[in-house]
Amino acid sequence: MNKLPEKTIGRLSEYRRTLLICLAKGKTHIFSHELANLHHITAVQVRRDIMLIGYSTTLKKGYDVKALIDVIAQIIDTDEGLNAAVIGAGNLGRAIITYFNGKRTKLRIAASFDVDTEKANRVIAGVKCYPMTDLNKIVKELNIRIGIITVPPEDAVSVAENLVNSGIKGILNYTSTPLSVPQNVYLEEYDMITSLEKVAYFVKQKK
Amino acid sequence: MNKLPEKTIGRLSEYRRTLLICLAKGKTHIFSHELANLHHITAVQVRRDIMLIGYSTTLKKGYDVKALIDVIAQIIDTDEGLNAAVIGAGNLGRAIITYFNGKRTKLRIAASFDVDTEKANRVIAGVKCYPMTDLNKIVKELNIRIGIITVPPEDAVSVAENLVNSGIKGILNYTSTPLSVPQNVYLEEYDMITSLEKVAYFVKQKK
DNA sequence: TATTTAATGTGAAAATATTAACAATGTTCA
DNA sequence: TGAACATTGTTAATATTTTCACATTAAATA
Ligand SMILES: NC(=O)c1ccc[n+]([C@@H]2O[C@H](COP(=O)([O-])OP(=O)(O)OC[C@H]3O[C@@H](n4cnc5c(N)ncnc54)[C@H](O)[C@@H]3O)[C@@H](O)[C@H]2O)c1
Ligand SMILES: NC(=O)c1ccc[n+]([C@@H]2O[C@H](COP(=O)([O-])OP(=O)(O)OC[C@H]3O[C@@H](n4cnc5c(N)ncnc54)[C@H](O)[C@@H]3O)[C@@H](O)[C@H]2O)c1
Repeated sequence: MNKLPEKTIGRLSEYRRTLLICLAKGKTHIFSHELANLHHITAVQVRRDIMLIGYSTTLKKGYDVKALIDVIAQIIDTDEGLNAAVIGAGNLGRAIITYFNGKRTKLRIAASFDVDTEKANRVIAGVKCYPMTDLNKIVKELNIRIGIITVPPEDAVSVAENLVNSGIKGILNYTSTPLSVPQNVYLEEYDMITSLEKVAYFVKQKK
Repeated sequence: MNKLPEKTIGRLSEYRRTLLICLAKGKTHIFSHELANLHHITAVQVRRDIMLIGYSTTLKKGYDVKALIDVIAQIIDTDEGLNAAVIGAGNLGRAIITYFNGKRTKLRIAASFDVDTEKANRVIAGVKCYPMTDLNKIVKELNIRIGIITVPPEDAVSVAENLVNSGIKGILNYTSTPLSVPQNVYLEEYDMITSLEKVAYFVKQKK
């Protein structure tokens, strides 16, 4: 199970989201083609992904929802769980904290940080916001491993440096500023404009 | 130029973002390896993408930033431009509107919609917010082609239906509810949790 | 000017990712 | 029960994406 394709990881996360919804609805089993339809991919793709993670069922009533969730958790989660922090408690930062809160048991947004003294030392969207000057201290105290950057674009580079120096191992960058980090830090970047432009391109093609 | 790989489209959008920053800084030419480094990919990849869109330069001083921006615009943009609307003017909706405003000339967030009567008929983040009951009328009036869904997850399905019925051709779904749309509508979905879980997985691997 | 250097463009190879095809086998129901 | 059916797991084929390797040529330099 050592070398899963990056794409598969992304899909596993998506499957789990769907499976958790099924679980909440009391659905105990799900067919590969059901999962496939919900994710707009083929059933073979789903079966292959599931094969890769080593889960299988002898049943012909589909996969056991609960069991599959557990196997995916084995892949993605760590036993102790991981703590993340949001840097920049503005509109987007708050939306992310609110959204995320309580969604996963092994992944927590444990703190936020902001330079704005109005925000620092308050609880924002249910999570304590610390002043940026406390970054190193709090990252160590709360064992924060992942930083989510939602500061203005011009501050992204310096914030990323601070995060790396504080010992963080993964960064999720939502600003439009491209970042660079050392080899031993994993970086993921997302820009809504790219998503929207993809939609625009395909809308144009369909016309 | 009819069949560009989907991946290339995403990268072209990203290149343009970087090129616009270069332009603003007064940088007139850029090497393939510079673009590559900024985007954490190889220079060959950049050259191949640029080859695919039919741009080339005889110069050995890199690509002409302005010219390349124009070629990418030819691919992604339409002459008249496209209008989008945000459905659900909450935290995320507002963050998106604020972020997007004025970033692109051919892609505009022309309206937002909300059921909350407090929000409807006000200007939120610089864009007028309409009541949901006006959806059909305004979509036609303002020629809105793309809908960005940022309502609570339980409302996503019905909102998507309304959007499709109103004649929209592309949907960008930010809720955690998987949607289904007719063939002639392009759907893009994004869930932050998946991004964060990818980071978590790779942080775990590196340990 | 002649030589060296460094950049692009691209065919071919390699690597990744997806899909087709089908054997194996529970499940359904006549 | 047993034939028909449906679903999984997986190998092989296909398709897509990325990278290699290098010919070509502008630019820099001696
Ligand atoms: N990727 C996307 O899809 C997307 C979408 C929307 C917004 N954005 C980007 O996300 C970022 C945040 O957007 P927003 O609308 O929340 O902005 P905002 O202005 O509401 O919030 C930014 C916050 O960062 C704080 N801040 C400023 N400098 C800081 C620093 N050096 N260290 C710590 N905190 C600092 C501010 O006090 C503020 O609270 C922006 O860069 C925006 O462009 C990205
Ligand atoms: N994909 C992601 O990365 C991501 C991140 C954060 C939040 N989210 C999701 O985005 C959505 C919005 O999050 P938020 O924090 O902005 O929530 P929010 O509660 O602040 O905003 C939701 C808005 O939608 C409005 N609304 C409710 N029902 C509606 C309907 N039927 N039609 C039109 N408008 C309606 C509400 O009045 C409110 O203004 C949620 O589904 C949330 O889970 C996704």
